[in-house]
Amino acid sequence: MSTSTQHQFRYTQTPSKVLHLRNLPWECTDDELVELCRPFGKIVNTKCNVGANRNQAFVEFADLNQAISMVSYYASSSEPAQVRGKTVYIQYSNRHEIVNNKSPGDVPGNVLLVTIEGVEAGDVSIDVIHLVFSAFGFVHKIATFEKTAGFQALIQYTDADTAAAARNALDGRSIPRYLLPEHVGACHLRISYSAHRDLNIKFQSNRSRDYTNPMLPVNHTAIDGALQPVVGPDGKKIEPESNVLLASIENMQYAVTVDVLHTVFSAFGTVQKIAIFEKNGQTQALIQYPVVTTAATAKEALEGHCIYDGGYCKLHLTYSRHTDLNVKAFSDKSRDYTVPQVPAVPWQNPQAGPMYPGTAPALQGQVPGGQMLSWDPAQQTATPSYVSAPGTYPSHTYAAPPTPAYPTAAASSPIAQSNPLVHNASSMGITQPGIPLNVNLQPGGASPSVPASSPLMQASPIAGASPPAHQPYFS
DNA sequence: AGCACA
Repeated sequence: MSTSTQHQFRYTQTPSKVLHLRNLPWECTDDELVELCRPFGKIVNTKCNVGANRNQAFVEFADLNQAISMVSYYASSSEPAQVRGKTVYIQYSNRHEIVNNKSPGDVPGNVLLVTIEGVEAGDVSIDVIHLVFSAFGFVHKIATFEKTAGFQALIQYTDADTAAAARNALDGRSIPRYLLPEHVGACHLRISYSAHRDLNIKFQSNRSRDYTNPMLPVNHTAIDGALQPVVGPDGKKIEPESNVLLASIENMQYAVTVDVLHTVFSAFGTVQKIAIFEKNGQTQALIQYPVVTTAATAKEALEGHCIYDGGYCKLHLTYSRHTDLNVKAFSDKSRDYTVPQVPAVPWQNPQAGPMYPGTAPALQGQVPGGQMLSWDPAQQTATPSYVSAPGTYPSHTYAAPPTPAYPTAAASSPIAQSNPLVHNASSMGITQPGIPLNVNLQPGGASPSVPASSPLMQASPIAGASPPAHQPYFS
């Protein structure tokens, strides 16, 4: 026969219902493979992206004759098999079935396994996850957990098609920044399929939800018992309040010292303790108030605002799981204002050295690094205009200004007494000439809520008064 | 352009 003589090579391999395809375009998809092969029969399995160049694949037909028909067709066809315009070479595979074709995560199902990279469990609330994945269909259930792979979530949809749509759209994408805490960087979603069909959600908790059963009991122990092991806004409303705030400081172009924080947070009540520390390369601070309500007021008022103009040192506030900080009474990273302290004795930072003039109030006077907080009461009282920005910050967002009740030196602190916040609840700005200290009114930083003509902006020490004062800290 | 270990 002419065919046997002309195409002997085609019969050097025993036919198999598994075909080996090569010279595929890079990272050819299952769909493209199926599209090419489906005309010849039912495809029961595929394996893409095989080989060093990931340009080979296997296709397994349900029936041997289907594979034969495909090989035969392209053996005599004037048009070669093509994917994306690239000629694909087809042979019988030397195996007769595709074994272990897919990792379990590649087997489609109605439940997605989502790995949220680059975040801690507390950074992405279950509500945010629900919001993101609800775009593709009704989310039945969500379970989140932490494994070695990181923070993961199981998302249950009605069917595999919905799950696939969500996977195709979101795999490799990121949760929008505006849904995440400020301190979170890039956060990529890695999505595969779970082998689960129906998640067994026992409680509505900060870690799991069953949206098909709103009556499911809320597991408070899961929240309270864990005492909120996470630092981020975990489930927004679910986050238990605390008298201790956790502040993440973003875009810290200028030093944020204990004193600076004390000034800012004292506007809402007595600050008992402060601790500054680094976590994941980010400066964070814990600020302890006597009571939850004060912390809540401060959190509400300061969240998203910047200590300095220009989007510098933006505060992101959550409730800490701590209720009573154990900090050194005096260090450059912590302060305990509840222990009796003698204002007359200047505190000297051994690291920064005694570089402040004697005119500085003892407790507030020094900032490590040499920056001075030189209080001038006359200036304070003479500069109320720029700290008042009516309308930009509703006064009703916090309660009646608390009276600072410092047990010791703080009671006479010029900050507390002259703090415009204490007297004028419409503003949170605290600006000192020469002192990089005003909480501007730009939640989110990017969208200015303060008009350019805002007196606050004009009065910003960054904007004009004394920019060099900040330079020693960095760069 | 020539066979897979997820």
